[in-house]
Amino acid sequence: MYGTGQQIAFASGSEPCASFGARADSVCAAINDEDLARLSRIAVASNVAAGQTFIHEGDPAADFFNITGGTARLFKQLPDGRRQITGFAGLGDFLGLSHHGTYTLGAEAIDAVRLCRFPRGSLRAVLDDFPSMERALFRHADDELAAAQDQMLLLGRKTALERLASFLVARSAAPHPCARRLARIALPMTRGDIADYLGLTIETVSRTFTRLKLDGMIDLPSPQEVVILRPAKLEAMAGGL
Amino acid sequence: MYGTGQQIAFASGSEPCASFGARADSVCAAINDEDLARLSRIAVASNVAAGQTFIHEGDPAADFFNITGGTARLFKQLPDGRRQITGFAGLGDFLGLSHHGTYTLGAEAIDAVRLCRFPRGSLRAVLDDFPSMERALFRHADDELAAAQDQMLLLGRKTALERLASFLVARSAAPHPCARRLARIALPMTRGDIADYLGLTIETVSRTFTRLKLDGMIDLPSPQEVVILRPAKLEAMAGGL
DNA sequence: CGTTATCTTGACGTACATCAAATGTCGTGG
DNA sequence: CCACGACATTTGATGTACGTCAAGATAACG
Repeated sequence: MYGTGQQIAFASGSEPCASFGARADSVCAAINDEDLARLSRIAVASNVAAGQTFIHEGDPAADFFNITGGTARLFKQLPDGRRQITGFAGLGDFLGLSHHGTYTLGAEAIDAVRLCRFPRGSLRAVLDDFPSMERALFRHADDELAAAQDQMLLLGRKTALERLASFLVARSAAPHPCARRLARIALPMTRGDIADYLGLTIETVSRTFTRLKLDGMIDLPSPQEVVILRPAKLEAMAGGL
Repeated sequence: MYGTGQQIAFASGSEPCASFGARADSVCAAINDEDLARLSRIAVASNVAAGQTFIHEGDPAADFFNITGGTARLFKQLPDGRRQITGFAGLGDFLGLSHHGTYTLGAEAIDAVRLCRFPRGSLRAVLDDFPSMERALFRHADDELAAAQDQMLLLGRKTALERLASFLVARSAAPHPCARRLARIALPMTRGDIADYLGLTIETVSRTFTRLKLDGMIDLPSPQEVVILRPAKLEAMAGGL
C-alpha cells in the first residue's frame, strides 16, 4: 500500500494545531508543499494491530516512521526481561530518527496504530535539499532530550507518589500544546506500561492511584480514565517540575 | 578576554581524534576553516574555578558553551534540594544548545574548567550559513538522546551493583571513542556526584565500590582512581547493555 | 455468560536510605 | 616537614518505601 498524499501524515495547510496531530507544529510547520509532495512519493502507509512489535531494538534501522493514529510504547529491555519504557508515541510523533545504524528503542502498538514508513536513505536526500525540515527535526530531537532529562530526575529522585502525579500532570498537558489543559485523561496503556515508564511495579502504581483517589486528587471512572479534581495540588505533588 | 583563534576549541585540521578533544569528531569534523574563522570572531574564552556554577537551570539562555578543559556536572534540582546529575561534560562537549529560551540544566565546574562562550544569536546566523555544522550538532543531540535513554533504563530498572558497573564500563570507554578501552579510570567527581548521577546515596555508592573491590573486579589506588581488573565480568555485571 | 487478562488489595520481604561515627585525605600555616 | 582542621570517604546499625508473593475483584471479549 503506497502513500498517495491522502495517507501522508504531514499537514499541508498552515494551521498551527490542526486535527492532524499533536506535534504537527513542532516538526511539520517548516515543511512546505514542495517537500510534502516529495515525501509522499517515498512513503508507505501501514497498520499495526494492538500488541504487535513494529520496531525491534537493535535491528538495522532501515526506515523511520511517523505515527498517524493510535499509541505506541517505546522501550529498552535487559536480557532478563526487565523493561524500561522511555516514552509513549502518538499522533504526529517520529520514530527511528537516530543516525545510528540500529534502532536504539523497540516499539509496540498499544492499540491499533497507523503509521507512515519512510526509507532512511530517501530521507537523507530530502533533508539535504530542504534544510528547514532538518532544522525542524533538530528541534524535535531537542524537545525529546529535554523530556528525557526530566524523566531522569523523576526516575532517579522522585517518590512513587511524585512520579505518578508528574505522569498525570504531563498527560493532562498533552496531547495539544495549544489546547487548554485536560481534566479528563485517557490512558490507553496498561498499569504495567505505566509501571515500566515510571520505574515502579504494577502493584505500586495501582496502590498510588487509589491513594490519589482517596485523597480526592483524582477520580477513576474506569481504570483507563482519570479525572483530575485538584490540578494545582496534583502539580504541587509532582515535585515542582 | 576575547577569542583569537588560539583559544577556540575547534579542531582546524582533519585528524579524527586529535589531542583537542574527545568528541571533536562528532561535532567538529564537519566544520571547515571558513566556519571556524567566523566562530572565533564571536567567541569569548573564560575560566571557571572548581565548585562554581556557570549555568543556572531556568535562567534565560543567552549563550552556549564549548568545554575546552576540565569537567563539569550537569544537573536538575527539585525545590527541596534533591539533585539528579544528567551527565558529566568534558573536553569538546557543548552546553546550552537547546532551542528553549531557558537553560534546562544547571552546570557546575568539578575541577578548573576552561570554556568558550558564544552568544546564541550569533550561532543562529552561523548555522543558517553553514548547514553542515547544524547537521553535526543534530548528530550530537542524537547521541545525547541515546545516552539519556540508556540512563533511563539504568535509573528505572538496574540494581545498585549494575548501576555502578555500568558507570565504570562507560567511563572506561570514554574519553576517546577511537582509543583502546582504558583499564585505569580517573574520577574527578565526588562520591556524591556519582550518587546523584546513578540515583543512589553516597553510602550505597561507597559500599558498592568496596564490594566490587572485595570481589576482585576493580582496585581503588585512591578514591578518585579505579583500575578495572576484570573488564569482561564487569561488563556482564552492568546488565548486558 | 463463561473465560481470561487486568486491576486492586493484603501480608510480608528486602534493597537501599537514613542516621551515626570512625577513618582517610588534603590544603594550610606554623 | 609536620600538625591541624575541614571535608570526603568508608563502615556500621537501623529504618522504610517499595518490591514480591498471593488472593480476590473487576473489566474486556468472544
